[in-house]
Amino acid sequence: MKRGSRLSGMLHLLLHMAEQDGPMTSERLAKLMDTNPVVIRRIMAGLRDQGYVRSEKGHGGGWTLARDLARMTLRDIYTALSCPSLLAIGNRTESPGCLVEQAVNAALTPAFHEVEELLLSRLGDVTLAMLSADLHDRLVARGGHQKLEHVHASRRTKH
Amino acid sequence: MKRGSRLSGMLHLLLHMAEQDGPMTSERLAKLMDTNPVVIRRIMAGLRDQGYVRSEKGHGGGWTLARDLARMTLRDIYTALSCPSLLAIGNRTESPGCLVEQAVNAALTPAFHEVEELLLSRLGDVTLAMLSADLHDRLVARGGHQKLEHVHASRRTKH
DNA sequence: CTTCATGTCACCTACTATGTTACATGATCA
DNA sequence: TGATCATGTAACATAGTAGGTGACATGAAG
Repeated sequence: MKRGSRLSGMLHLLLHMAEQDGPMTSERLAKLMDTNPVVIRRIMAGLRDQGYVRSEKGHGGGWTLARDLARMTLRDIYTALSCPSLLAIGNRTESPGCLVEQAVNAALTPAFHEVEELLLSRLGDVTLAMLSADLHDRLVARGGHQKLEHVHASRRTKH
Repeated sequence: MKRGSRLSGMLHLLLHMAEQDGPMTSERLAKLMDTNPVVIRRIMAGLRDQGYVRSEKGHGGGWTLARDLARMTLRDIYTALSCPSLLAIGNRTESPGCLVEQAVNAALTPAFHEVEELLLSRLGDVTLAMLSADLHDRLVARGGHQKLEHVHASRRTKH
């Protein structure tokens, strides 16, 4: 999984967890993301520290949601993932001695901030409960009552 | 130079070029950015193709601005650099079969688009002429009539 | 015709995110 | 109590990629 799609991927996992009764193991989650269980644990650790999910060891263990979907926004999740920056571009130097570069930064920095704020704000407007509702609409629209289990073709077959 | 600071770095170079009479060689530009001349040529090539700068070979050759600063916006430069995306985050999959992922994408995609549009719009509002004016204000404010030549300490000394 | 500059290819290097292995810890169940 | 299953985590391996470097061709100016 590429770095930039952590938020997207994590939301994906959380919604799958919401559709399910018991805990989900790192292994099952890893298959959904086509990656390794250890990677899942690494990423989920951040969410657990923030109280969004819970993990349990031993038989019947795994990951469960620890908070109501209506009380989790996309922004919460993004923040818990602690990704460095929302923007792919930035200033070359933060405190340049060169006046030219100072002028460049002065033009760019406010725009960057404004844009980051907007995106965070948009993410803050959406709860996981809304996503879940949308998901159920889609399930109905598709007409089927299929379980979600088999929609993920496992692309990587490790011999 | 990190990938994300291409725009910032290029603006820096263009303003330095604007402050100067004749052409600037790739070597001089490279020193400003603390990098290699070949890297400069690679990056400048895009701008040349769009008609923003001109390059000349031979004695007295180098790079010159090919368009009035008032007719170059930061957006123009960004576009000419053809960086992949403005945002550091994105959807995990663009056309997912999984309904869960479709719901996630449906929530994220419009926000991403809106934010990208905002940033591009902000960049489009600023011309290099404005940056240059700001630079000259800063030069005056600093009181000195120093040339810009020596503000860049060359950090890398290749013995 | 020598020098200086770009144009470009090919390759090397460094960095970093991710994947993987290994082993410890703890919970559950027989 | 011991086997099993799960997470926790450290340590290492791998891969992908941006950037740096060297070499050489092209062309302009003196």
